[in-house]
Amino acid sequence: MQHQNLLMIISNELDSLNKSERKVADAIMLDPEAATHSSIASLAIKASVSEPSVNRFCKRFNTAGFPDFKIKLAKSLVSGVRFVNQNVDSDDTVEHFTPKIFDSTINDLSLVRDTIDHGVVNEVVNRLIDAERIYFFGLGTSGAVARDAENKFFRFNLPVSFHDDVLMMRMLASTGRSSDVFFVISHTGRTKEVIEISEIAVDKGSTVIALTSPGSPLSSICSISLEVNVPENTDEYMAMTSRIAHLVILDVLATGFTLRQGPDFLSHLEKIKSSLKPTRLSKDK
Amino acid sequence: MQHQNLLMIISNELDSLNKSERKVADAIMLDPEAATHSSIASLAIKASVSEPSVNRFCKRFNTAGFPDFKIKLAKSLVSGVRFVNQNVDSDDTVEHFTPKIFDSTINDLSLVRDTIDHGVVNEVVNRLIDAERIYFFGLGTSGAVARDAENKFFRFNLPVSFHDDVLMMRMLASTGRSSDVFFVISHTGRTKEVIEISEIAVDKGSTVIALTSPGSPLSSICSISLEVNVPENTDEYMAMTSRIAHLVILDVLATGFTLRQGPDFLSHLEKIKSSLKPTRLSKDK
DNA sequence: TAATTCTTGTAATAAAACTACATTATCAGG
DNA sequence: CCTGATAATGTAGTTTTATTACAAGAATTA
Repeated sequence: MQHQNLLMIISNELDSLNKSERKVADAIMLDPEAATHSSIASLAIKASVSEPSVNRFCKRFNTAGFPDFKIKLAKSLVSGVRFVNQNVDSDDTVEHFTPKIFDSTINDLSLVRDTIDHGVVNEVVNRLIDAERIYFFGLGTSGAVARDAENKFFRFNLPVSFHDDVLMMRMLASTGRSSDVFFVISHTGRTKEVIEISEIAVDKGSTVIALTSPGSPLSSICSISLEVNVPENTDEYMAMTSRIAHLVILDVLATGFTLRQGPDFLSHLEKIKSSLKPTRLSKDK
Repeated sequence: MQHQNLLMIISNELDSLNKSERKVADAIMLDPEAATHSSIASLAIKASVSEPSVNRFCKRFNTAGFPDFKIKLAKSLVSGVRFVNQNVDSDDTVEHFTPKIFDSTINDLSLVRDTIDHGVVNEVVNRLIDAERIYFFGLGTSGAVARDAENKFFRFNLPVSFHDDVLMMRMLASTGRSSDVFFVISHTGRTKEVIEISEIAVDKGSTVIALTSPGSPLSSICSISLEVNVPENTDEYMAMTSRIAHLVILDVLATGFTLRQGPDFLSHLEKIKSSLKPTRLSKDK
């Protein structure tokens, strides 16, 4: 994690600084944003120290020099403002909370992007390609994700369905064949029904792929687990962003699927696309 | 547009640049991180232009000069948004296309964040609060979005339903009352059935809110239109990201709704949350 | 094709950052 | 409470970096 915030590091080590270093630190803390725009000379004056003291201060914090320090400081300001203090407040207006919600979603997506296991993704794509049938299972919010997945994978010339009814799921799981893939989506990975149904499918010899949180019960019992690391939501106003991450991962899987089929597969996709044309008003109307 | 990402601005204005400016842009885009660490001289060499050309490039993008440019560039790199000129190639492996898909989604989300009309969002929240009933309509992919919306708004102690069956939609629209809100989701805003149904609802005096693309037929006939600006997808391998933006906007609307209800409403949400507890395995298991 | 405007580079200047070294402060042991 | 050692800080000079003014060249238009 190279993303440790420089401003935090400085404030943590405040006590272990000597006099002039401390003066520099204070001057920066007073207005970090201004510090990123000032020269070493002006900051030295502001802190009442010499220029080399500022320079030494920078090097003390593992930066190449003052310019590099400013860049890292600037970066830490962005993450500080955007991600650390990004909870929705009860007196926020639309102008305030709208970017907060977008930013928090974006933040979670980039986290998932950086932590997802490519090996597992690859393996899941392989299993999907080998599948003779794919069932997408999900309840509640994950039901909407499963539905979206059905819509996406349906285009692939493959028997695909989604289910959000636990009785249907149970029946399908118990009559599953080894060539069937059950793709189970669950944010928590702790919903009892879903776990039980997945166990049944595994017992019957079907492939069960889970899209869920790391270390969950569901994750441990299925054939392959695509673990998605989205931080728990502490803010009651904030929405659940894991479902968005799940959707993007399904996009990734669909892309992997398409690529593996080779270029002639694209014409099939084009056919499906154009089948919808008559339902739409033309562009120039 | 206060926090439009510098890197995005550059990539948007790529076409309007002259030759040497373009060379500089390309050199930066190739490795923005490296650009933040290089001197004006080394970047000039990398771009095969003179140093003043680099300087002029910086000023063109409303920065004080090269150092200021580097700071702003560094900031734009942090926000989780990466520059994505990268379409999925047919010979991409999982390692390649996974971040591409995430980045392109993130990119689109930040575009929507910066272009969404807060006034309209506010007005939509008002209408939703005044509603006695809310119907979410959507077909295909937007059906999954509508389903997610139902799940979210259901928690608000309000008669809410989602529909993806055009006959049901038609019947509901024609029996709609003025206190009913029809929330119609459509990526294209050109699906004939959806437009017809919306027209019926408008004629009956109901409020019709559309979540769709700017300037579409649907947008022009409904009561209020939440226009979402997501660039058209030219890459056949790339997924449709508008639905993700739609989901986030529904999160925004739900948040606005919750905030407007005041703090005592949170206990109601807590009640719903805890009602699901018995369906889950406990954490320590 | 000549005049105009827009681009781009050269060279000089200014600004900023860094380094070596000198000075001053701090502190431990006598 | 000295005195020598060590650490902290500053001065001044050097190097690097960025900017500016201006001129040459390319593109454009009448």
